Amino acid sequence: MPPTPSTFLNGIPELLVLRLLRDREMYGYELVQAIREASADQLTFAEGVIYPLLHTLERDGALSTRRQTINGRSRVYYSITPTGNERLDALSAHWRALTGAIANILKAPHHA
Amino acid sequence: MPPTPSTFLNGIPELLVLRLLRDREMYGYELVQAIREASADQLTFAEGVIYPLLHTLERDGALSTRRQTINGRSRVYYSITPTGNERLDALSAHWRALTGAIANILKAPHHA
DNA sequence: TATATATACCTATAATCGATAGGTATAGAT
DNA sequence: ATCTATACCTATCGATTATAGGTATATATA
Repeated sequence: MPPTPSTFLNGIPELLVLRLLRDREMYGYELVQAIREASADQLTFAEGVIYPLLHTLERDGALSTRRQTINGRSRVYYSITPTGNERLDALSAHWRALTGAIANILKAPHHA
Repeated sequence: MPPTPSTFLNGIPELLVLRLLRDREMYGYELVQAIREASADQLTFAEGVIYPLLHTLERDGALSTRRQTINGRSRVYYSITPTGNERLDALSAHWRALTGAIANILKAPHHA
C-alpha cells in the first residue's frame, strides 16, 4: 500500500503559513494558492486545512486579522504578530535540526 | 501553546526503520536505540511506535522476520525485502522532493 | 536474598492533524 | 443562463505518533 497523502507533512502547513506571512499580509484563499505556486505544485493544502489553521493561529495570538471588502467579496487579511514570529523561528530551528539529523542517517553508509 | 511532540515527524519512523534495515537485519528493541543513537538523541521513537510499525511493514511484505533466542531472551530479527527496498526508494525520493521545496520557500526572500 | 535495571517483546487508548467533502455567496466569463 | 473563479466556512474521516500500560528473563546492586 502506498504512503498516505499526508506522509511527511505534519506541521508543514503551519510552517509555510507563518513563513509566507512574515513577508506580507495575505488572506486565506491567497495563501492556499501561494503555497501551491511557491512549491511548484509540490505542496497543495486545501482550504479545509488552511482555514482552520489560520483560526487556531489567530486564537493563539500568532496572527492578527483585518477584514476588507474588495469587489463585493469579503477578505480576511492575516498578519504575523511578534508571537507568531517567535513561533516561526522556533519551528524553523526545529525543522532544520530534524532534517539535518535525518539527512545524516539517510546518506550514512554505516551506523556505528 | 508549544508545537506538539510529533511536529514534522509523520512518516519518519517508517523512513528510518527501512533505511537502517537496508544495511543489516535488526530486532525491534535494537532499532529503538539505533534511531536514538544515529540521531544523537534528536529522534526518539518509543517501542509503542516501532513495534506496531514493524508489524505493519511485515504484513505489507516490506520486511521479513527471523526468530532467535539469545541468552534466554527471544528476539525477532527483521530484514528488508525487495518490496521494502522499493518502498524505501519511493519514500526517500518523496522526502528529498518535499524538503527541497520547503527549503526553497524558507530561504527565499520573496515569493513572486 | 531481594531489588532494581536492562533487555525484549507486546497492545490499547488518546490526541493531533491533514484529507476530503461538503456548504454559502458574489463576480465574471461563456 | 450556466459555469468557473473567488472567498469564506465547518464537519467528519483516517492515519499516525504519544503515552501508558503489560509480560518475562538476565544481570547488577544493595
